[in-house]
Amino acid sequence: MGRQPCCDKLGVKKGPWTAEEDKKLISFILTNGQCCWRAVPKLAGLRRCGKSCRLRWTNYLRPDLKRGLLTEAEEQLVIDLHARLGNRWSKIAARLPGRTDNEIKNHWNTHIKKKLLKMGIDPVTHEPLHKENKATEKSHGDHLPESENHHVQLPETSGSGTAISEENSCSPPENCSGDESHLLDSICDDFPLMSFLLEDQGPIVDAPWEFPSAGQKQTFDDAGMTSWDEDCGWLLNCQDFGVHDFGFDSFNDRETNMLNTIEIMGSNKQ
DNA sequence: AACGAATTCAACCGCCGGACG
DNA sequence: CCGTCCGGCGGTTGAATTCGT
Repeated sequence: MGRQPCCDKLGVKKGPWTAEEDKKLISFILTNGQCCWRAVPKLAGLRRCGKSCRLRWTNYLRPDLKRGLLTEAEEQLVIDLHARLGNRWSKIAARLPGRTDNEIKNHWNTHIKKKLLKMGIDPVTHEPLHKENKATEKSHGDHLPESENHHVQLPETSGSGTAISEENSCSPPENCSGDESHLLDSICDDFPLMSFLLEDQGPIVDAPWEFPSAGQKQTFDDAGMTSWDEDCGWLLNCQDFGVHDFGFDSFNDRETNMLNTIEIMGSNKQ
């Protein structure tokens, strides 16, 4: 009858990932690359659903992820893109290097939505709220494909005069024009990850790993771990594998520098 | 200091669409 | 053309954390 579950529910673990699981997943992907997520749990020795593995990797473990809150420029870009694309978070995320759709979605729901409401802007339609009230349920209830009723409201920044289509919405930043490319430039200039790292706020792979940042040494022993060096070895080895080996062909010099920085940090931690 | 409320965000769920036999 | 499989997406949930009283 119903659709088969994506994976055998029996014996499949759910909930937060442990450092040990992360480690297994990372070392598997670094060794074998991203392929056939369904088979990953079995091959990596994880009692997880393949979907869960993919999600964990793309949303949290990928070495090219930025951490921390979105910058002002990024936030502005998200608002702009949302106005034209609607809740197509993956499309929006594709325009924000190092950010995931989940992260942007969460940020939208927790921060940007409120911000816009405070400013008197409807976060759904991007119209002023009082105007929205006049139109009442016209746009609510079943608000049309978002891109259709959004792009007309905003000044076109893409030059073409048409909304971003599915097909071209994933284009790399270089293809952006006008304000967007400007915004992306400023995002790149900001490069929050670097400042994040340099501020000594701990490693890029934070929380679940429970690395011993200053004053938090206890968790490692508890988890049966050994040291920063040992557990971050995988990350430091990224360059040994070569980013192309695990699907980060889009790495550019900046990201390579990032990995170098991580390596330096790794050695500094010793 | 203690408690409840509010907020945040990692993770899950179910659906959709493309690829493939 | 049809059915199945799989990856990806967007919406939602709930545990953990923060904030206010």
